[in-house]
Amino acid sequence: MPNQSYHLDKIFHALADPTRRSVMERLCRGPASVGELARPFDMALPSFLQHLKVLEQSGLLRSHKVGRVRTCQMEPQALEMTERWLVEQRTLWERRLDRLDDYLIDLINKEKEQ
Amino acid sequence: MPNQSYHLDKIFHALADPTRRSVMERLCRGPASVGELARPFDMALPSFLQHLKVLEQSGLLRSHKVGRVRTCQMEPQALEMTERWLVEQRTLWERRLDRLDDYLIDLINKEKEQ
DNA sequence: GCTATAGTTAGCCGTATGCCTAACCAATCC
DNA sequence: GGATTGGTTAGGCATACGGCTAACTATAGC
Repeated sequence: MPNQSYHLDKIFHALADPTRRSVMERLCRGPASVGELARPFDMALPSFLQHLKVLEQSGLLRSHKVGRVRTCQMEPQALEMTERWLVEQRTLWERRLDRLDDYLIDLINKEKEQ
Repeated sequence: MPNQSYHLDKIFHALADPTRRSVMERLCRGPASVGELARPFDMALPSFLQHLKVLEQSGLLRSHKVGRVRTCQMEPQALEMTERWLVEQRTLWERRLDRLDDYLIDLINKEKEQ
């Protein structure tokens, strides 16, 4: 059931690991092969591959294989969705603070009237 | 070692669960007690408490106890940090696309000159 | 065709996660 | 002060996660 929430689960989970975030940061600078991506990390290739799989299943990364080399690239749309959620939460919160503000101002004004 | 990256680990991990995101969504509408937060979920209280602990350790949630009731509220600053990371990634990506654009335009212009 | 290169699959292992129940404080309420 | 309410701790259990090695497949290069 790939609904919205499930998708966010995957994306946030994917980003909750420094190796995977690092890969995404690298991919911002352009596509790269698996080996190229793996090089900076002190980790066996199969372990690293699993990280790539997590990223790919979250939709943050796309890849295609040509010959024997698989090239990966970022899928920025997935980031956008996540960003939207975060911004929405913060906005709701701020709106609430505004309402609280209004409420308090109202209260103070009523105090004055008495 | 609570460095920047470690912090992001915690926050993204905290948000990678629908129950915890739901709690945050609720908290956008204002503070609430543990019991109040737990009510919508079909889950034993101790299980739910663990989710709250994860949120609190990530810095997304603050709480204080008065008498026997613990009140929780959102800490929007933690969200901001996460948002910054996401926006930065996307921005870098877009900047890259722009550079690629420039490069291609350049290439086309040189083609024309020949 | 043989060898080196780039990735992949299978399977193991310890720790973390997410759920539960049962038992336990500690304020309130009557 | 005894019962109720709101939350907490302890401990158990199944599954997921993140790492590893070893063995394998498939392309590229000579």
